[in-house]
Amino acid sequence: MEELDADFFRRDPLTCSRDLIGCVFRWHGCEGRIVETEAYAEHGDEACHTWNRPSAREFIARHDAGTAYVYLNYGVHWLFNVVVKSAENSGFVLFRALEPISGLERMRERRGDLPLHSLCSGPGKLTQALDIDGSMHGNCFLGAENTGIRRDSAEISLSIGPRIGISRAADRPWRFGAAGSASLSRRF
DNA sequence: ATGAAGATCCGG
DNA sequence: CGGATCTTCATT
Repeated sequence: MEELDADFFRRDPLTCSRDLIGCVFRWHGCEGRIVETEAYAEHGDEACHTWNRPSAREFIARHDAGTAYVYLNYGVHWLFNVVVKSAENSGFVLFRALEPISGLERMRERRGDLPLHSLCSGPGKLTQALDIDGSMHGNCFLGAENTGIRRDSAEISLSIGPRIGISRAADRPWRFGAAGSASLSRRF
């Protein structure tokens, strides 16, 4: 199927987040279908890091669309985002959940001997399962030998709802998911 | 220097 | 429901 390139991420954060649902993310021998994402907008979004972090604005300015933005949350969990850049609005897509497809053994080595749908059903869980950490921050991972994202023909019906775990701008329906997937971080 | 808040997860 | 544990930023 079709491999995503940087142009895919040269659209607004909502469009990118929505269109990623159903795509397949591959990372060093592991693959998972993207079943949950959230959009964060550089401008006008109080929940986005750019709202109160100069370093986040700087990061967008200095990196191309499609670059990985990885940071540690609560001093515990790495969260994986992709930079989005467009004329309307730039920002990030947060990867919140995957449905594991291959590399399950490696995921279980890192996550423990868990059921399939518990391996990547949350933003911190999926980075642990794939062994993603801060060393990937700033990487262009699209279309590489061991990493990338491809479209897939699987039919997905979309769920949309408010973002999770934030206090500001919590009402915006900027969370996207594959309806009914057992690998969601939470039900819609 | 110091403190507070934060896009989470797990166990009790 | 609370604690773990660290980065970023603002304030002293």
